[in-house]
Amino acid sequence: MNLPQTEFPMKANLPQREPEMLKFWADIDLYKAIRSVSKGKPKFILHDGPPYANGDIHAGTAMNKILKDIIVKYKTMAGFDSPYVPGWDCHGQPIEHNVEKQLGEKAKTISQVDFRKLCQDYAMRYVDIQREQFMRLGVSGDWFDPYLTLKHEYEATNVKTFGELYKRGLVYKRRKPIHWCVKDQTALAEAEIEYKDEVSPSIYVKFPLKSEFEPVKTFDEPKFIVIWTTTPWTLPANVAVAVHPEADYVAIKTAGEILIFAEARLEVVATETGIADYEVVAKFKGADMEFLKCEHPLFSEKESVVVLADYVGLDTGTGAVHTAPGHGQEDYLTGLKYDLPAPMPVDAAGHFTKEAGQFAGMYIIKANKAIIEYLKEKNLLSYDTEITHSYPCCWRCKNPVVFRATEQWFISMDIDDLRKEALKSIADVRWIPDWSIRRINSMVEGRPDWCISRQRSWGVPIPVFYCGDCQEDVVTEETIKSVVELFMKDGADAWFDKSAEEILPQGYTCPKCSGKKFVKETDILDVWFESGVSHEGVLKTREELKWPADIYVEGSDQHRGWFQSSLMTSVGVYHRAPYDAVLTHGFVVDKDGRKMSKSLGNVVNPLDVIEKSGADILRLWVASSDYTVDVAISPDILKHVGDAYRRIRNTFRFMIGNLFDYNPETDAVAYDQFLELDKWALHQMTQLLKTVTASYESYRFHGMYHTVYNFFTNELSSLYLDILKDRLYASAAGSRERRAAQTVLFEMLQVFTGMLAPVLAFTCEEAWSYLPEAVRKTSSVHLSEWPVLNEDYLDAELATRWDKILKIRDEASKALEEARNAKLIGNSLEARVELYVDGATKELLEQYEPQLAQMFIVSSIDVHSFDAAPEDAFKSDTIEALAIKVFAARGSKCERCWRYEDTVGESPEHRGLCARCAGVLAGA
RNA sequence: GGGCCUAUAGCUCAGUUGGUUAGAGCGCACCCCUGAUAAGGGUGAGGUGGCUGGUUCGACUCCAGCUAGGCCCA
Repeated sequence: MNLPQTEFPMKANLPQREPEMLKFWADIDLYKAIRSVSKGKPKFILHDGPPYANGDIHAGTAMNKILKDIIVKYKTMAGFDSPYVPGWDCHGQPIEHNVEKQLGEKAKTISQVDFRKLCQDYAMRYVDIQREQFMRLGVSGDWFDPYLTLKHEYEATNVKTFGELYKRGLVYKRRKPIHWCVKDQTALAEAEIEYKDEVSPSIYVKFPLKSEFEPVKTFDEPKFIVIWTTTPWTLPANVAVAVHPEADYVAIKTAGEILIFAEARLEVVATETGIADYEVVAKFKGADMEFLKCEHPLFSEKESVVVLADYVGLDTGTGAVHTAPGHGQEDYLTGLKYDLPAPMPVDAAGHFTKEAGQFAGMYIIKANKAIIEYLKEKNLLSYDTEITHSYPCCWRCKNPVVFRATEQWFISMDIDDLRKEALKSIADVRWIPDWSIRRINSMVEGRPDWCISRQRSWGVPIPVFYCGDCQEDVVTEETIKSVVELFMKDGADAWFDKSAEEILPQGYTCPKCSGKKFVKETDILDVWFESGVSHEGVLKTREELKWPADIYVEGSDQHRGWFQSSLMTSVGVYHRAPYDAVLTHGFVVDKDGRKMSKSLGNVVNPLDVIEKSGADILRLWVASSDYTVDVAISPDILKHVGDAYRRIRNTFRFMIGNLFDYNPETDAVAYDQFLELDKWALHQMTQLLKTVTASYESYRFHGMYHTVYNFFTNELSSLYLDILKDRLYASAAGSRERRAAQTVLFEMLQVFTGMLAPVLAFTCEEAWSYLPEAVRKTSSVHLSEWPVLNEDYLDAELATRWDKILKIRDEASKALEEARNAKLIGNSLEARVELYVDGATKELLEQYEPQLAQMFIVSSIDVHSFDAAPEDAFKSDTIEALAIKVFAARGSKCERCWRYEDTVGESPEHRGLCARCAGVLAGA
């Protein structure tokens, strides 16, 4: 008997084995080895989007990197030189924030340069941590020479690109409101804001209507539009009153005046302002009021215009919203739409400036009272109380935060048609899945100008100088060049270290006024700008890469993020997208489709999965899921993946075990010497390889997974391999039929380890190492080439014939099951089967009659006419004119092959054996 | 509130341009085997196709609304 023998363990023990494999890859320097065998092949560049260097990886980042790795590994095997240079986003507010928290009180006294050093240490610490975690996933790449946004050359790239965009005229400066803490006198990011309950004034203010307004023109009484606000101190900056275009508004007549506000607020406003007697004298739409002019309630010489805005709500207030573009995000956007000024009468410390007239010098919160008093005096205040509401506060000092317009840098979307050009470039990119293009299109169409400045320390400075004399911005090719050179050499730190004169070329003078003194810009660039120039800083910079990239692969949130920032910087400078294709994936969610969160208790940590089950389980999970939508993960789902993994692993093990005595160089059997079933198997395998290759090519990995897995289950385990057992175990070791089976198994093992290597990176490597060394052309499966599709294995005619026979086999299984339930047989070898068929089917079966028993794994099969079928025979539901009758097998059980044979006992030397087995032993 | 997307058996997925009893594998149940053995084989039971309307001779497939969920805005 030739039973399988192998050291390939059934139990994967991936948590222990994978690290050994990683060590092996490190020992042979797999990444470099791949580069050297790929040299000269066409390039396929997947450009990595840089994760943020903060915290551990999570299921989302793990999935992202695994997807990328599957693509890169596939492309590499498929004949491309596909270097993968991972990157990290190292600057930005979260790191700065964390460092600041760690510093505590010391944060206030530390120098900017020292602070930046701490931020760098922080970022590098997490680069190290994440690098190790990503590598542990089996992702191969240039891990020890990644791109980092904090590297000198990379920092210089930002300056270079900024210079190009500036030169094209796309960069400009404008006021925009940002969160501002007047106590700490600093800008705050969204994440630095905490919401607390605060008590604020709640007032209705009457804006005297100056324009003639048709619906109320017959009335002589003074007319007012009534607004509601909880921040009286923002009134000095008022320039408009916003109303909802579709909402109904009313004019009411009361006590010698006409008041205008939303109909829906009539009762509440009347009650709160104590108006008992009134009459609705007119009704109209908000849209009717557009462009009406009001007198500014505080400064009678100024005007406030009525504008339309969809965000105006009717649940609170009056349906008429006080609008100060300098003090609010929505107000700001409305201001842009109507081209309104954005006065900012509040200084950095929260005091009114001269612009605020009689309130100049007052601290804004205290000014509330003065403003209310003033309004009362002018009889423009109709309600005055207090309200407790949730209000944004500074994370550091806990004081209320204000919106305050400050000068910011922008990239214009419409100067020189950047937006149009971007939209045109989008059309030239392949977006996967195809709805992705709709999303990016609508976002680019609708996005406002890109605000690229931040009032921060940890980042790349905006390379602008201001002339000390004429105050003009100075950005020229010369200044850009000097900053680029400086950053290349000393990094962006030098900006904070050196004076403007030290940075600029010696004797540099202002192009406008020839001034010699300069001041540096203190703002830094938005980190999205930084990552957005990676195509320049990485693709164009590194020799092994190319520009544009073949593909970018990120989560769908990057339509607003990296896909777009990369597009804009690329279109802005090179007039085309930096990628030929963009593939997006969904987010990782729990089994119910909910986002993972601590409070829901549904977080799956990839590091735990690796530790418990192994990275290949995670990789298989990624491959099994349809990433175009959100991807679910849960302990239960991972358990199912684990089950599937074991099936694949055991199939490998079975193949390996049965090849223990097979030497491909001497034992291989030629195709024409194969049994027909072997040819059928190779045909099926070849078809599978076609399908699988097509799936990889179209990035449909889950389709690939299901196809392969079904093949393992249906074609292999339950069919081909099951039938093969008799041949492998009982035939003479060197017999043609056994060697033929081994030849097929060997071929299959190579094909399957190859086609699954991009996914099961560790397990396929492990299985690969069990191939006979003589045929292993490469030390690692990841150095091998994509399995060759052998057209000679295709035989459609033979496949059709055998598919018919195998369908009958399925029916026989049902008949056997009935016999088993009737206790007639146990093992199918205990059965003798009679098939009753007609016509072409009969001819077919008769042609193969001697082989059928082996194919059906029973002891014997006879074919008869359908007419001869006994009454109680099994009748097929699916195949016409097919009846099957199962009997207990004749003869005795062969001790060796377990088949029931009349010939058992015939051989005097081997009393317990059938003729075949006796013959095998006699020959041995 | 807006844009894009998703909703088919317990799980992961298929379902060609609307057309006969909606498929696969896993899991589950039961059975067999004990020479892939913490394996392997067989049979079988599981679906109001998120919900509600509409178009149509006919819809899982088209349309509208709703619900739940995701990403991004506001």
